[in-house]
Amino acid sequence: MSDSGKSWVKAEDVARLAGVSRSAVSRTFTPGASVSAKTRAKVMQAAEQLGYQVNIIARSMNTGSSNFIGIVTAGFDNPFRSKLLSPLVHQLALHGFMPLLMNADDPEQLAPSLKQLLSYHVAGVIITSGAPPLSLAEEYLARKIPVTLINRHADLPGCDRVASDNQQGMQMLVEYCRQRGWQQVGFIGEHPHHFSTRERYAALCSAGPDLTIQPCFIAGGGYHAGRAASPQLMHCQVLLCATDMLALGALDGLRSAGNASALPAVTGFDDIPQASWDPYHLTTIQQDTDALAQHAVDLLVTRIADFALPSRHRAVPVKLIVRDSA
Amino acid sequence: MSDSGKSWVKAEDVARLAGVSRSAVSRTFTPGASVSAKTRAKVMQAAEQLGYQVNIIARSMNTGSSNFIGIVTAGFDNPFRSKLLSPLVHQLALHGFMPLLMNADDPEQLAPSLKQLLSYHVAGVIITSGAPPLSLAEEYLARKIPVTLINRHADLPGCDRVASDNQQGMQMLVEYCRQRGWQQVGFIGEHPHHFSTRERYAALCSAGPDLTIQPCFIAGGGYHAGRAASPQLMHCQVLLCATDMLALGALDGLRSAGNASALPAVTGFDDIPQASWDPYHLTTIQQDTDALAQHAVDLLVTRIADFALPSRHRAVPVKLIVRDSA
DNA sequence: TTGTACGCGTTATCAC
DNA sequence: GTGATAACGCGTACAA
Repeated sequence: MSDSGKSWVKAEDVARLAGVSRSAVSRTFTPGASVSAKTRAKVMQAAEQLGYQVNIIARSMNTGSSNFIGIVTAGFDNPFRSKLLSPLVHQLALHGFMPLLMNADDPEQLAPSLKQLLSYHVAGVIITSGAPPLSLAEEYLARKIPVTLINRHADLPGCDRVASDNQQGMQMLVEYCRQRGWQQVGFIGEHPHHFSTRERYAALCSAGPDLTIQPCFIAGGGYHAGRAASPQLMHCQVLLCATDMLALGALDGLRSAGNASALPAVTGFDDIPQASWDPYHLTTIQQDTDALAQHAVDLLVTRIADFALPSRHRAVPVKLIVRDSA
Repeated sequence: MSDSGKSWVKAEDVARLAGVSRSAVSRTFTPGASVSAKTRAKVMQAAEQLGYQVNIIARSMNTGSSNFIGIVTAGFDNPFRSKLLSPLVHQLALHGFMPLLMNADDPEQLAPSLKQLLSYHVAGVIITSGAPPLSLAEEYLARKIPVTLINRHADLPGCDRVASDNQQGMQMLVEYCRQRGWQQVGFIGEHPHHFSTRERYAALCSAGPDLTIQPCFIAGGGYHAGRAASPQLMHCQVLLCATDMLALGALDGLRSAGNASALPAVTGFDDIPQASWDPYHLTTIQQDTDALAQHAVDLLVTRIADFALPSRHRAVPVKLIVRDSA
């Protein structure tokens, strides 16, 4: 890609300056190597002086492994996913991995992009997007590249996943509804093939068999979807929304359509920053993004060490955040 | 990092199956090479059959260049920055570059992280964060690694930058204020050393010398900062905020502190998705994130081709979005 | 512990 | 147009 650039400091340069062999330099920068303290000191000083950095590209090539991790995600406009990105990158860095970012927004371009990821010999892949076809994950698994899914379902052997405990979250909400004496509940979700929607709806149904549940599935899953959906459920006592974005839209939809005195209560799921803003004060279920990220990376790291591990699933506990919206 | 894995399909395998030499395979996958149509066909078919992908790591090592681009950013919780990430990744992909994501949230860990980026022999770096010290950019430039800044100031020779036209945006707002007959204007910004705050404030001052401007700088720059700041400017006719996040908080701060009948108008800057939500309907200046990303990548690509280029700066036009908040 | 020699997968160079 | 061969920078057996 680039041309000129040139003149990187290499191990040989350091070796010459330090008066040692090139392998001594290599060993100094290899975690589990045996170098005398004296040699190491000489090398380190020379390296410092020259500003030497190990060329990870070259290292990767001869070890046959890389420390690249593909992060494939979609919809950075979704605050929850953005929120997840930070701890994910942080955790990966802690383990010495470098994230390669793949945007899955454009389904057309997704397949070739994921293929391309193979060119980089990624050590693993984290999929955090709701939509992309799972068949692509199989492609990685077939090549023994570990795949970890976040808030996503999969039956693929050798594929790990971590998700917030939707069951627990919905149970908390149902319990809360019972305390308030609400029986007529509406549910707003994205298309049922969407993982979080499907799982949360199922959890709601199983947790509240005594409730009258009216579901409403609406395409898009964002603020505007929620806003358009809620007026249809005006008669409910409470609206349980699959995500905060839907819930915030739902609140605004209700306000614009009904008279303020008798609006349904509204709850969300995620606890994005906007949920706590004045106009909303959304009662919601908080996902622990730090824990999600930590588990995701841990699952990935352990499977990189041993690909033959059985599929694992971890459910991350959630927390009920009671605010004014319900 | 990983161990077992192994068994990648390499050029030699393809060559053997296709009955040609390794070089033929290499040429087939090298854009500007000369291969006969017949050979190319044989190679392509064999490659397809084996699922061969060029090993970019090895290619990078040989050519001495990489197609990695470091994206260093901070605060994914800022919707504007998240919004910028999508087109950025997209544009890079269009040029065959792979983004390495660096989180600059933790200033302690930033320096070592950026150093580490050198290990990957990145072809260039895009800095989109407001805060990180510019001295780090110098480190890259010293090694002839192109650096492009987005919405950030810099005097470094050889460093390109692209930014929304803050001057134009503020002029539009001032003009709008004049039409409305507002003379008492408040300004809410982050700390003055923050680029967008400083530049937008300066633009405001120079565009509206006839106005009475009362600035208020408040740490943090998010929703809560704006919310805390606005009540102090209750007496103004309009509050010009340096960012949408500040503006949304400011609106809520005003509402909670004053009587609804006589609140100042409020404007923002960015046009994040939340600005159009019902409770806000924020009048704001829209940044063209697609254009910002496109220019940033273009600047980077051209400088990668020729590092000796003079420093360039591009201002991206903005657009006034009039809603109800002003 | 240290240095030498070789291989990782690819592209560039050079004969053919 | 095609095929051998030499790099690219580094890790690591192997011998010293």
